[in-house]
Formats: sequence, C-alpha cells, structure tokens
Amino acid sequence: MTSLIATGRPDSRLAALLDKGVPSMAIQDDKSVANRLFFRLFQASNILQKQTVGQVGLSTVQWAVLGALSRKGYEDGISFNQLTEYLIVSRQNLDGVLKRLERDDHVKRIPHPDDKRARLILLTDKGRAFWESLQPKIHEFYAQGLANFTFDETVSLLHYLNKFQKDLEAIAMQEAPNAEREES
Amino acid sequence: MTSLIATGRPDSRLAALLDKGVPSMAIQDDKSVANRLFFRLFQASNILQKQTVGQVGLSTVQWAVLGALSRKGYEDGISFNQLTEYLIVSRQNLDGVLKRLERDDHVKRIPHPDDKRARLILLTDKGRAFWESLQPKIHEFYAQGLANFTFDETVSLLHYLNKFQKDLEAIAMQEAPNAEREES
DNA sequence: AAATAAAAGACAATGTATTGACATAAAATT
DNA sequence: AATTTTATGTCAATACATTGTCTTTTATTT
Repeated sequence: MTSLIATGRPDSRLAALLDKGVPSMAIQDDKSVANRLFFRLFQASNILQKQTVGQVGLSTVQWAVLGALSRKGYEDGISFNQLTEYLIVSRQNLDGVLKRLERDDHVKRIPHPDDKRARLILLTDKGRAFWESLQPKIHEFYAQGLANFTFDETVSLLHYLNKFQKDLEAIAMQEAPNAEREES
Repeated sequence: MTSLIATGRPDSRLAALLDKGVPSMAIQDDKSVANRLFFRLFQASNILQKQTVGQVGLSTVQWAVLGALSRKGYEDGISFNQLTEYLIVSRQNLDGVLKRLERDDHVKRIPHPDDKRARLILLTDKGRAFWESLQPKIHEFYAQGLANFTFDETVSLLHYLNKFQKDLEAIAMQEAPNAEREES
C-alpha cells in the first residue's frame, strides 16, 4: 500500500539517479527521495553534533554562540532577541545556554541602553581569548569534514542548503491567518 | 589576523560563487565557505526540528524511530544496537526515547531470541496504526519542504549530503590506533 | 574449565531544546 | 493620560542527548 514502484516518469530521472550513485533498488518515487533527504539531514546533524563535541570540545550551540559573538562588528554586543533569530533557537533555550556560558565567564549580559526590557550579549575577554585559541582545531575540523569536497562542490552544497532552509522556513507561515478573527 | 582576503585563487571560483548567488561581500576564502556550510547545517537542523514538531506532531527522533521500525522487513523487530547505529544516536539516548514511546504504547522491547543480553524493538499494533495515520501529514510536509526543488535538485542535495556525512563520519577514525599498545 | 575481556543495555548526572507561564517595559489604542 | 496589547527576557516542567558507571551475558584467552 505504501510502496508505489512505477509512476510513469520518464527514464531521464532514473538515469540521473543512477548517475548519482543511488542504488537502483532504492529508487521508488519522489516520496522516497524526499524521505531519504529528510532522514539524511537528521543523521548528518547527529554526526555533526557528536563530531563537534569530539573534535572542538564544544556543543554545536556553544560553537554557534561564540562564533556569532566573535563576528566583526559585534564587539559591543548583540541583542538577545537578534541572537535567537540568527541562531534559530528559542529564547528559552538560548537563556539556558547563556547561563552556562556566563558561569564559565565566556559571555556576559548587560542591559540594553535603548530598551529596558532587552539585553545585550557579548564576549568577555576570557571568552574571546578562548574562542581564538580554538581556531586551529576548528579550521582543522572544517578541513577534515570537507576532505573530499572540491571548492565548487562545497559551494553547491551550501547553495542547496540555503535553498532548502528557505523552503522549510516558509512552511509555518500558512496557518497564521486565523490568528486575527476572535469576534465580530 | 583571522580574515585573509586574497589567496591567489583563479577567478573561476569567484565566478562560480557569483553564479550561485552568493553576495560578493561575503566571499573571502575556503575557510569562510566551510564555516558558512557548517553553520547552515546547524540552522537547517534547528528548523527541521521545529517544523517537524509543528507540522507532524513528533520530535525528529520519534519520527526517525517510528519510520525505521515501520520499514518493510522489520515486522519482527530490529535489535536495539542496530537501531542506534541506523539512527546515529547513543544507546543512552535511544533508551530514553524508547521509554517514552513504550509509555505511549507505540513500541515494545522483547528479549532477543539468540542473545540474552540483547533486545528486539518493534512497533505495537497501536504504534503501527498511529504511524500510518501520520502519513498524509508527513508527505505533505515533505512536499512543502521541497516546494521549490526540482526532482534533480533534490537528488543532488541528497547526493551531497551523503558525501558530506561520509566525510564527517570518517574523522574520528584517525585517533583510534593508540588503543592497542598498553605494555610490551 | 577458569579467568579475562568485550558487548548489550539500563541508570544517573548534566547539558540542550521545547512548551507554558510569568513579570516588566514599550507600543498601540482609546 | 489611562488602558490594552505586544515584545523581551526569565523561570519551571518535560523531552532529548551526552558522558560515565554498572550489571548481565557472551566471546576470548589461557
């Protein structure tokens, strides 16, 4: 019931699959390819988490937070809210991560000068030095993770991921419309 | 010190970047592209988590577990250990996830007939029915997430992710060799 | 056969991620 | 100006993920 083998698609697509090295037994239809793609992203993310901890010594969130704060132009901090949007993590999640980074004296939160509700997050001197000290490990990690990628292939993968992310992000927008009408 | 602008690379690579729609200001060197790729994977994974919960009503792990158990040929179960390897999650993590799925009566663990240490994991009838009932939502989710992808583009992204995962997985192998010599 | 080592998986502690709830401050409405 | 609504960040409860530890069983070595 759930496996439709033949869907009357032209052979060119099959040929493309075979060109890419996909085992012919695995080829069924669009749904199968989509399922494989989503599952592969799930697996790849799991490996990325494990290897980042193993090779760099940070969780992926911490790596992302420190990387975001160390960017040029953010020496005076970035607002908590902007940071959640940049990293695509919930406020509540970021709060916990920052708590632990503050405990280790790697980041600090200060009141926002223009908005008494808001906070600015920035690296401490210790945090900046720590981040700098990790750079060799991190670049070595990048290099190993892309060992068999040409420059052009890396750019292509990045391009597709950008595109995929945009599509994924757009989904939830559709069910917002009914948030407007409560009563007449 | 951390930003090397010119690296003497031929123009063809720059052209390739511009072809892909990468803003020219962002182009620096291989390290920058690698950093962007890893960060994009981090972001994409975060979005995938959120959207899976929102659209399907399951966490990504639960989606992956139920999907794995519902595969044809696994009606009689899969060993706990095989399942951790397939999903690329730790034994300890899977244990907790299975506990909650057992609590909801979606999966069960039974003793392995050939190995008294091991367990077989399988769907309950309720779990299988539940999974089947989710299929429309899931396929709709796949379709929306790949709304702007042609079939060939989807296959290309899948191909690159496969390749990237393989590179990432290979990293830790290098530091294993010293596990053999304790004493003479 | 006895001792040792290794594999399987369960438990505990901590970090990461989600939702729900709350207090405060800013913006919008009246 | 006073009220209502919205935005920002924090706290609490639960789920997910990692490392370390332990018990039981199997495999290996002697």
